[in-house]
Amino acid sequence: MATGPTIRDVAARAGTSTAVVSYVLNDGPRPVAPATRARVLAAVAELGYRRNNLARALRANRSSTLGLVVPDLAKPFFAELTRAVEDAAFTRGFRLLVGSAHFDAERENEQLHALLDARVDAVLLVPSQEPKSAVALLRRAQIPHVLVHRTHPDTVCVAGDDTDAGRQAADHLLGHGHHNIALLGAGAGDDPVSLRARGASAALTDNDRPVPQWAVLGCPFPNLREEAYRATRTLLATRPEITAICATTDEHALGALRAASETGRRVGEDLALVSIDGTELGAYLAPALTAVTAPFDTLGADAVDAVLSSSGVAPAIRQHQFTLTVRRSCGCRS
Amino acid sequence: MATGPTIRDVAARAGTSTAVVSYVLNDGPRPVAPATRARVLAAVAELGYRRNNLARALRANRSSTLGLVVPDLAKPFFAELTRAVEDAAFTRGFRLLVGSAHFDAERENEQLHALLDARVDAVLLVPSQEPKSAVALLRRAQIPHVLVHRTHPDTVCVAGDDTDAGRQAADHLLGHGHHNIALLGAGAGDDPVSLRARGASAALTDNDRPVPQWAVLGCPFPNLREEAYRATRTLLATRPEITAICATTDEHALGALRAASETGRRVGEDLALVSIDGTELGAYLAPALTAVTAPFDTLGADAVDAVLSSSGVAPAIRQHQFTLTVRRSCGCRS
DNA sequence: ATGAAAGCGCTAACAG
DNA sequence: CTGTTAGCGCTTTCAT
Repeated sequence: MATGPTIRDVAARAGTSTAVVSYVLNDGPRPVAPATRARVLAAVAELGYRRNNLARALRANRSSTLGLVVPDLAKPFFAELTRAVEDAAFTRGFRLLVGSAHFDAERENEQLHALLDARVDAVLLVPSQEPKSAVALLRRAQIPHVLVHRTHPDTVCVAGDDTDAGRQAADHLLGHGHHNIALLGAGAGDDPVSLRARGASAALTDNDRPVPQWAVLGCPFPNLREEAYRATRTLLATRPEITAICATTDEHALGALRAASETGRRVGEDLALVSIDGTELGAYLAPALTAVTAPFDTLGADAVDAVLSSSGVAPAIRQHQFTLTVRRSCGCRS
Repeated sequence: MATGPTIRDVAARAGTSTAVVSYVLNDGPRPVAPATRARVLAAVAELGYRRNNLARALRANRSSTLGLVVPDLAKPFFAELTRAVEDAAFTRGFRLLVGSAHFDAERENEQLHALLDARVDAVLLVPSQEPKSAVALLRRAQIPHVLVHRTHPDTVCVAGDDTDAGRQAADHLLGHGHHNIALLGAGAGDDPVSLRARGASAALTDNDRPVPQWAVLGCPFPNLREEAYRATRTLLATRPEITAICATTDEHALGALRAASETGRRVGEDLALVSIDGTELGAYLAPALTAVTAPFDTLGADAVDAVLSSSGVAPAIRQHQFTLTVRRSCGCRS
């Protein structure tokens, strides 16, 4: 790969010094006479000069590159989040280095180290597991970072209001008059699925419709679809009184949809389904999925903004609201 | 961000020179005495030294970073391809910079320039449009590159055998005894959709089942799902003799599935559907999608391998085979 | 087998 | 307002 013209070549052609060229290129930190600036710009154009960002990064100790690690780049939720982050980064003049952790703590750790070694300016992490050790690593490295989607008390986090999302989902089902609602997803932790499940549970209980224990279905990561499918098959076979399902993620909903279809239940007709996530996928399922939708773009943008201004910011959860997207699976006839 | 210990610190602590430390760290290019090596390694461990890859990259003129630009990071097909590429890159010790082009030529161009400016070692491009100008740009920049998924005669390309994929899809439908098969997706270009459509068309014609012109539905990018949905609605309403649909991508299939569902046709029962792509999504649709599946991992791995060994390699299409994944939408009762 | 030193391309302090 | 110059941290020649 030919290295191309350097700032030196530009300076020579413009009959000035490298310092001035640098000032022009960066609009500072020193002023440059209009005439000189014009000559520099002309030289840049004529030579087709492009700055070597590696050198710039080394010198300035900032690379204009952000790092993002997600559990799985191909899962719709993370894919949409990644797109949002990339978009926000690009808009702000940053590049994005991505890594997939395969839902594996060890791999996540390696990805994080790869990013640190690459000297990214900041890292955004969508944790695959309980993020304690990852947060410790990031703190030790003294690198600006944010947790996205999943939180931890020791650092800055950008997340949806998962508890409220759970409530919204349950409330919608309640509004349809359902009495026997099952919950797909469960947990006692502070991960999104647990939070959503507890939020939904609370809404149900508040309305005198507490979910019996057998109707709360835990589905371990990362095989959400498959687990949800199995759980729903069993549920539908053993508990015919269930008329509605609240899925804590679109992945769960996908599994439930398949189970319902295979057992002859018509979702949107004799079985209501509301999901949480709201990935693009939902709009084209049959029936189209009613979902409590995460603000992907807002999450991505806020995560980038947070991490770029996070010099010494105190740990906090920057929380964003979900919005209900009504489609067909809940039984609404729009 | 504290910069941490440098190679100089390590050298000092090990009582040797920076050159030797470098030799140890890189296993070459010069040999180092076992005792010295041990001292260096000890110093590295004690100081928690981590090499500054920015400096290394500047000096060595290679960044161990690959760049990937795709039309849309969040679309399942590209998301799975991205995961495969990231995986292959990671395995080979490379980092991955990604960019989403939003199916826009201008944005694709900017993303490409961003990668060049970042001094990536090579770029992998999944073109959003006819790649002529992108290829020209890459050639001019003299940077190793591959086109993935879509081809161009002037450069190295890694792609599936789309024509054959079209044939496979059509053949499977033919095997089910269908006479009136519609084709979702069309085109005269050498993009995957056109190739698949023509492959399917050819298979049908070869078997004396040529598709009437009205049964070939063009669906312009990037709104494949929506376009396919509309086209299928119309088709189903006006041509009841159609008993099978061959979708050229899973996106098309998603739209068709929804249209079928809304008009009361039961896919897998009174309407057969075969798709091409085979994203993970298909397994959990209702009914599960029979699809001619792209070898995502192979494509990703081969693309990375190709671009890493592409010093002076002649333009060529490295073609990979699709495999049929039989599920329910075609009417098979497994 | 090892050390000293040059320099990758850039930015910014220092000196006019 | 502009030129000269010292490095950023690393790899690698050139000496020993």
